[in-house]
Amino acid sequence: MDVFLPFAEDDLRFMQSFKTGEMQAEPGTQLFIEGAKSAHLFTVLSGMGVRYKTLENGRRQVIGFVLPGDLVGLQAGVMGEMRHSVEATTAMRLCVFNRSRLFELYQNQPDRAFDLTFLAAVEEHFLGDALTTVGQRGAIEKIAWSLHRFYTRSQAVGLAKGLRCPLPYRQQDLADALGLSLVHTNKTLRRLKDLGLAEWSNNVLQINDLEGLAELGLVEITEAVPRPLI
Amino acid sequence: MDVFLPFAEDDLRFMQSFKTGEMQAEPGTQLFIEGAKSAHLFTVLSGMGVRYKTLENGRRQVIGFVLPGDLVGLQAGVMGEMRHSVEATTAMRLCVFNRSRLFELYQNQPDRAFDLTFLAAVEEHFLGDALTTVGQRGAIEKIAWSLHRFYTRSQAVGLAKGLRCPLPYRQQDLADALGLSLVHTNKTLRRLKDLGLAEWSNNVLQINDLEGLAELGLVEITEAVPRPLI
DNA sequence: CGTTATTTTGATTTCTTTCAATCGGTGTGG
DNA sequence: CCACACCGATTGAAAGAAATCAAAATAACG
Repeated sequence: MDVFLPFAEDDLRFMQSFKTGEMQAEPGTQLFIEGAKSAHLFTVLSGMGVRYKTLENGRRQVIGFVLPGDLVGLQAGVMGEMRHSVEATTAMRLCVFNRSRLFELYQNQPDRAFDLTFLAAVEEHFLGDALTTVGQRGAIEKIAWSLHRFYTRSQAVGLAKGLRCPLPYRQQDLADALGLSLVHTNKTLRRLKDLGLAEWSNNVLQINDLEGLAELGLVEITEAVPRPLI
Repeated sequence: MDVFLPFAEDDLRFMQSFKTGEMQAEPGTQLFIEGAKSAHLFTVLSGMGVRYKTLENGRRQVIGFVLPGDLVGLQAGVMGEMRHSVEATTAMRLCVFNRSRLFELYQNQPDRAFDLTFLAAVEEHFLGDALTTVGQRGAIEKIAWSLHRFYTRSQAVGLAKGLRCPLPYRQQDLADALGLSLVHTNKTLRRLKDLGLAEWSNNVLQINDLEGLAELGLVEITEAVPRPLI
């Protein structure tokens, strides 16, 4: 299911020149590798992925899940290189932009430039939320929070159908995102299912009690963050 | 100890008009309150603070420590409101900017605007690191990592004297930053001291073995991030 | 259908938190 | 100068949460 991006008419010509092309990524493809320089940034048209960091001791922290509409690689765009990796979980279709043109954009499209900063700020906000969850919530709260959040995001980009949305990750991915062990994640997931709150199988997340999930996950009542413009 | 900001000659006039004034904040002052709108952004000239989020259940996650040279409030600047609070820990001297002028800056100073995005990206990178630490490292690694990082940052802004630097926080603040209990933080700090790695008392951090600290904290060998330009 | 990857369980160990006090400074008022 | 209140640091003991270990059950796949 594709997402259509709200380009303003005026910007279309410039953006099209900024856009280098489209790209297809198969599952498992490394879009970015931590520490590597990259000449491109991407906007996700369809498919899903993960951002993550790897530690010297082999452990992995999933920084976030990548959904359609997301911009990936801004860090590489402005800092020269990525400080985390990004991998395609499912097949993905990407809109490719040229890093070298980024500064042009700042000179010719101040409002687009502003949008980029905005996106970075939103990303920062999301990371703050994640940090808070990982740092301060217990296992069941973490899982509840993450499922609630994922469903809400899916809904925002039109991927949810009723109370169901695709969730094409492995439990290990969720565990690595929340700082839990696989086993404990599994058991907690089961507990959530037994409580009649949510159920995840066959890459599909089924919400049974959104209210209860939000309550358990101590989800903040946050008005929807405006959609990214690029 | 003040930090001098590297304004380019050319930009001086504009930046000065952008700058609204200076401000003094006493310890305990709330610079920003989560969810509140704000008309200003600040650059820290001197003093230290904390960024944090508060949960419904009363727990607190410290998102980061604010040092001289830092820009705070960018989120409010571009998103309209802050998603976390910022509090002065010591007395602080701040350079105040006007939020309403922010968009002007994007139109007249593309390179300054780029710097802002850059800063946001750096912030995102730091948060990713913190998330990784909180999610994947054990207590002693967390503490080692955080002390190492704090010392390194202090050094970068010229606050360190030899192997010592000011660390005017409470153990509770560190605990809340790392997702540990106060008690455990205390015990772990002691362990670190017994290992001859680092010692923290009277608001001063004394590093005894930077190497060992880095090793234990699994600190990545990351080249210094270029200093912010604003 | 055999092989591999992911999910699920149970038992056990390790790490953290919680609870309950004590200790040490600091500031105040007498 | 001392009694008293207060706050942060420190300890010990006990309870609790999550990780690790080991293995079985399922699902996915060529």
